[in-house]
Amino acid sequence: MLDPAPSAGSPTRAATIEDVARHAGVSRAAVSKVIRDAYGVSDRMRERVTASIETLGYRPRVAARAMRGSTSTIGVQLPQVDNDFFTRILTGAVQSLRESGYQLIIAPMADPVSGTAALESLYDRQVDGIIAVAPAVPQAWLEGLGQRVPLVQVGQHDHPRNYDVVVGDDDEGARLVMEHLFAAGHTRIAHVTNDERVLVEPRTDPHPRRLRVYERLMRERGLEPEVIRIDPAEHDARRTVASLLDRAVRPTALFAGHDSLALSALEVVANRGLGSADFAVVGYDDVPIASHPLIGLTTVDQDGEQMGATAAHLLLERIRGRIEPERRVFSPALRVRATSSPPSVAAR
Amino acid sequence: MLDPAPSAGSPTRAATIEDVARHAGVSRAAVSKVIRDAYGVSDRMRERVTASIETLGYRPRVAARAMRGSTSTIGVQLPQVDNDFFTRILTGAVQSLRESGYQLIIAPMADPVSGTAALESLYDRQVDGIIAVAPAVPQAWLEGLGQRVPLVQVGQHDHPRNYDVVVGDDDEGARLVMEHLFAAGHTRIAHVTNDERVLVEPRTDPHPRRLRVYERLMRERGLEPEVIRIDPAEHDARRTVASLLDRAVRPTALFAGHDSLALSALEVVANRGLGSADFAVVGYDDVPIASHPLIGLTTVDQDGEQMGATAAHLLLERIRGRIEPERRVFSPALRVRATSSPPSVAAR
DNA sequence: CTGAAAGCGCTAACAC
DNA sequence: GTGTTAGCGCTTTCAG
Repeated sequence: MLDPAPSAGSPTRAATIEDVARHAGVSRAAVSKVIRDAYGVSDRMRERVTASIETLGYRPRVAARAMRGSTSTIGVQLPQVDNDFFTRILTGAVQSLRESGYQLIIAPMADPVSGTAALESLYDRQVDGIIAVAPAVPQAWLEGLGQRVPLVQVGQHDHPRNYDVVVGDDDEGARLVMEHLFAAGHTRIAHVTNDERVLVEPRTDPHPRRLRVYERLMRERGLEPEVIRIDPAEHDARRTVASLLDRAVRPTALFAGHDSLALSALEVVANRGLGSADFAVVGYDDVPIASHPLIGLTTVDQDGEQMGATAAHLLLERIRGRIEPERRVFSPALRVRATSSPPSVAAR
Repeated sequence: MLDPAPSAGSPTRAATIEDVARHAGVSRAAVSKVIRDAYGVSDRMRERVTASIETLGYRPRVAARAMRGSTSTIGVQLPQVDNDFFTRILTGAVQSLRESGYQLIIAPMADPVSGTAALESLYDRQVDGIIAVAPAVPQAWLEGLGQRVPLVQVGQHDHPRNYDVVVGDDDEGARLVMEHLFAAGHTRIAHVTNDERVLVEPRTDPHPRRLRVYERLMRERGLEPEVIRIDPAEHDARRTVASLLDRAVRPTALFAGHDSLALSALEVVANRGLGSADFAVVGYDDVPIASHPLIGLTTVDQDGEQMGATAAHLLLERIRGRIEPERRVFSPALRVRATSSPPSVAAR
């Protein structure tokens, strides 16, 4: 496959199936059958053709194949490549597709805020199916896409008709966090979350859900919610968290909408020489570094790998013809670590 | 673009350029010109065609275009999606290509050890150019690929004829690390690195280079090198590092071949209740988490984003016709942080 | 079991 | 300015 040097020197245009056929002295159809392992080729012919393919360094063009049938490729749309939770999902999908015969290609969202471009690009490439991770597009638009190509959406609380959904139970996750903090004796608990203005579909996004559970549970205990919103574009949650610590009466705990925010918060806390007894921090997602003993971030494990693997699995079913939408809701698990101590007596 | 619902109900096969032409009452060529913004279309015609495209939800197939000319896409091959240094490179490339008119697709290596598959898959898709990040393939094979498609390789110390190279100065980086440790008074310094058996091209790989500098500088000072190799497949550097700490006479410092190994080492150290005065750790790459105050990993910054951006830039040049190979060597910078204290008197 | 030929959707000459 | 047409490389009937 793709031999070191073609006939060295000339800028030889790449070999086509025609070239192989001529070289092997057979018809194009015969070659096609050999490479697709189709029915009806004699052993002798297979050998000859294989040899010619080898010497000519022939590789079938995906584009030409796409014009007749399928591309044997699955596309994954990823909001950010440098987010370790999305990476967990991707890893699960990659592993699950390894033996499937499908090639995986990833289209990164160039613009993390609005994002039809990456999905359109996959569609235009005629991938056989698409896994959309936390897509920032209106649900109606996704329905349209799902009508045209097998589609699985990961991360949003949709109830779609034309695609499948893999999502974590964010209500449950948020509840686990809050009850853990309440049980530890915290009452002044703040919540940092994404700025709602940047959300395309606030109703299905996981972060507003976590927020709402937070607010409800606080109020149920007669406590005043304290919500801080971060504009993801500005990229620096630290200043905002810092301002929280400057308050006259500051919170004793922070429930961060995702681990990246939690890590930023820990940064501020550490830089001030404070510890978890002064200011507890709980995240969401359980990114790999959270379990590092130097970090020890208490957080909610969504099992991203399993979500990715499930998405891949559902997509294959859909490609094979399933039409009815499926929903898989993952139960989260709280990972209690060092950053969520009870408040110190002084802080309380 | 890609409207919510096509003519709802029927499983309408997607519109083609032919359909648009018919709907607008013009020729296929006219439509083609409009969508490519080509010369020679009247305003009135452009309007009509645009309207038809809109109502039919027409999108040009990349595959069909590929059969005539280019695909306007650039492919990136990534060894692992969950490696934060590769992610830095990718981020740089994504940003740099944002306005270029090229779509980016990423092919993850399914098999992290040997890896022609991802590159072949990109080639088969007729991408207009390829960025190969730390490819695990023989150099001769890459030369072959470079003869067929514009190619930039990131991370290996090649001296190629048919592609460009973007690489860090690993000799310099390793020297910075060692002199820093020597200056701090360390003499028993160990080195963890990847198992050489898994390397396809040990001569061009950065890790053996770092290793060799380590060995040379140790010997120059009359010190005995102590090298530990990790099989990346086994994925667990911790046990190996732990065994190092169990020695009767244990090292006071560890130079880790990359940050992931360094973080594993810090895990072991922390779990034993040891600190940097007992066992200093220095990494390589400066992954984002290294600068977190709770980690404070001393490491070598390779400026992955800049490397990725440069790779993208060189690739565009090559796509535009440059033939002579270019090499860009990046000077690394040591980021001194908390994990590299001098040895305590007791440990010394 | 093998070969000839039609056609997938698009672009680029070229003719009008 | 606009339309006609010849392929690009492949798969897939359909005859032989």
